[in-house]
Amino acid sequence: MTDQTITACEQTRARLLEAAREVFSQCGFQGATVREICRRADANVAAVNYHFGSKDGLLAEALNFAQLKALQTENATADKCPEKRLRLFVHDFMLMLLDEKSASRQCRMMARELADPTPALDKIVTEAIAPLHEFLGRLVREIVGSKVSETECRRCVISVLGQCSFYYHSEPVLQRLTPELRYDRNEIEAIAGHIADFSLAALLAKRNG
Amino acid sequence: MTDQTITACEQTRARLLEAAREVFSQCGFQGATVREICRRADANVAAVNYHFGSKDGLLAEALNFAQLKALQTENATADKCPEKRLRLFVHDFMLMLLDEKSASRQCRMMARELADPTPALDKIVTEAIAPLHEFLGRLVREIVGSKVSETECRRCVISVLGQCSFYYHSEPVLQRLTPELRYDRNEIEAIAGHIADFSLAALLAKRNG
Amino acid sequence: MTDQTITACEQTRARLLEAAREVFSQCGFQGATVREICRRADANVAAVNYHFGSKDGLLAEALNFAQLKALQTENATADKCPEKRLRLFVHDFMLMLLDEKSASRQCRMMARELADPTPALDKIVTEAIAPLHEFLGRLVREIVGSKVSETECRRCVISVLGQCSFYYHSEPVLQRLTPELRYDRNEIEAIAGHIADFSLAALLAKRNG
Amino acid sequence: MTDQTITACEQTRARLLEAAREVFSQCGFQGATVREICRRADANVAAVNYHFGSKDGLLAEALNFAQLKALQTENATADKCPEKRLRLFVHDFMLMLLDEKSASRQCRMMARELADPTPALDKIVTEAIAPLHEFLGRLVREIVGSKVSETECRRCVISVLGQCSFYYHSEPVLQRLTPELRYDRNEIEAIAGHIADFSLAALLAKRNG
DNA sequence: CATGAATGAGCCTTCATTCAT
DNA sequence: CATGAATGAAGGCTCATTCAT
Repeated sequence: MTDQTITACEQTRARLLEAAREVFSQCGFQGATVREICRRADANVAAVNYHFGSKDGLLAEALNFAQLKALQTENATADKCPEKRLRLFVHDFMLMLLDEKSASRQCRMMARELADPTPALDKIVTEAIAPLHEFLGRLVREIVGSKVSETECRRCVISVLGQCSFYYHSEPVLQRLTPELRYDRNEIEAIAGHIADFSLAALLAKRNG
Repeated sequence: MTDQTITACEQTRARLLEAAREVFSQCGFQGATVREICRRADANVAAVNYHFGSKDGLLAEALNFAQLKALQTENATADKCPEKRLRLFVHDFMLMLLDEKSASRQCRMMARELADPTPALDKIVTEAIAPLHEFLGRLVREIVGSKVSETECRRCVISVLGQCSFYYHSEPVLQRLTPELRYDRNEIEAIAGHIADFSLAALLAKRNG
Repeated sequence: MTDQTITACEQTRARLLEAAREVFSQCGFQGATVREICRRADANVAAVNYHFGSKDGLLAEALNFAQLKALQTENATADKCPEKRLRLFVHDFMLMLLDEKSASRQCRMMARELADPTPALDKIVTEAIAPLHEFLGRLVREIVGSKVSETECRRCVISVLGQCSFYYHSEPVLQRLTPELRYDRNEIEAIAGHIADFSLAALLAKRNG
Repeated sequence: MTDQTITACEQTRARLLEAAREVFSQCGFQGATVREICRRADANVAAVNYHFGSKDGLLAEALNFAQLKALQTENATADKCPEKRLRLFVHDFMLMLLDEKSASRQCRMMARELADPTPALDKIVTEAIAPLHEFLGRLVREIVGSKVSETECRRCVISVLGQCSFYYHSEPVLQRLTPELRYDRNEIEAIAGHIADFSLAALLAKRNG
């Protein structure tokens, strides 16, 4: 019975977290309502405060960077040249960001929240974004060589991430500009290919320049 | 007397618009409250509805694409090669987006709203973003030549804009990553230089590839 | 110039009164807004308060029982038997209440306000309704003769007025019950005929009973 | 514990409904404020929205036609001649409308709202008024026989209801005309008797005419 | 332990009215 | 004298949160 209770309780927690990821990533933190999250999780209105203390607490717990980290680890251990690894990273990152079928809407929240800083931003930056920038910084460094300054290297990282995230956070705009746009797997991979080509051309020019 | 009245009224309107641009660009449309806007404009709570009909109406009026359009016009009529005009565009665009002293925090709202679509988004897209993409599309076409497909051309435009807007809408994140970052004129111009270099290298590679 | 000013001023007053009668009779006192009245009168928002002190004051002035009084006077001096005069009264009264083309939406306000007592109700009762009841009381008395008690006579008056006003103040309900219902002149006269028949049959029964 | 909770909740609901009936019937739908209703029900301002979704929803729930329907059912199954059943109907209907002690101020709202159509009007008409008209239509038909047209039959129903409802919705006016008027049980029954006499005389005349 | 009920602050908006000109 | 601008109280409603059970 105790086990059952705990299980039920933990199931509720899990459903709340899943629902929170859904709603936060669709509506943003401000736009999301505790009621909607609880409704989708089939839980009581008070459940969020009961389990996570507050809406903020729920966000902090809901953030889950597992897939993003896995992506980096896989990439770092891939037995490939840096150029191909950048291409792979962009591919995986874009799939994570844009693919509706991706198991991890989880990280999309991340991008969604950037425009609307919340108390959770520090956590996001420390746990996910800073390591991501560092990871990409190392990868870029491998590509451009040692002649390029650290500052410039950082800016290259931003150039890559800027291209990627634009497709995610400007989706409503891009949909209006090209109404036939659909982020199916083919389209996502084509976009990723473009970003990789575009970025690698620029990075190689830097190395050679 | 009449003149004075008109002036007073228009001053209130102007104060409301200025306050609205401030608050909208800081908090987004949802996060902004009419009360806060009126407080900053030193106006009554009802002033917004009196002058603009609604919060939506205020946003619609607050959006002012004059500077963005001027930037494009100047650029299109500049007697320069396309590469230099792209460089000029990025420079002007980044100054508009990032320079605190820029007379137009106005357009910054634009980017701010993209993450949180409102009824005003259609207006923004139609009046400002679509023309901007078309303008950049022509410029990119001039650079890459006729061998590159239209789709790829559009993606190049997005690559340029993605890099630019990332600095604006991810400002809170970037500040946390590099706390010493200040968007003074030198920094902005250095960033713009990087984006132009990065993008031109990629575009020229496309032309030659 | 003074004359002109006075004229303009009085024209505005007149337009306001006319608009007020329109709006009050359509929306009731509470539902009517000063702004809408001023809009229809093509006058300033402040005009109502300027000319009539307040919304209440406007209602008090807008009430105009001229047509209702004229109707009674005409009726009283008609050279007809009481039965025909009752029939005539019902006919004229229903036209006044229901005919859209009637020059006097004016009095319709009266009925409209009865459900929603305002400070103006005393005026309405004293100036219009009490005289109307007295007038009808005399007419009914002529028909039923002297055997019927005064109380019963008053109730007969109410029976007649109740039938008439129901068509006016329950119009939205009756429209829903019989959607094809239109208050054109033929329909109004048919209704008036029914009410007169119904009432006269009852009154004659009282006289003979 | 559960029972108590349910009871507490239902008590709040009941208090809100009771207060709503009071305030709606005194002030009309527009004039009534959620705050006043909650104040009288000793509940929070948000209670109405919590329990009924909106002010409209509260009205929809507050309307309770049980007594009105019971009245018709009783009447239809009474083992009496149509004339006596009409007399009985008028008697019961007037008691329902006018008796302060009647458990159902509930239905009085009905008449009150008719002058000020709201989204709830459709519900009122469909659920209460249309059946009432049909019921009375059948009763009138039994009295007048088959020679009278359907249209005329409907007008007779309106004549009866018009007389009845006038006493309710013109109460403020009638009070001013005859200040000594009190709707005690005797008075109500006398009025009902008058209306029944008046109407039956007219209906019998139609049958014989 | 978990919940449905209740809370009150705050949202945008509407309104009759006032005031400076 | 007449007006457009401005006012502030109040409206219905939403929300994250708390509380009694």
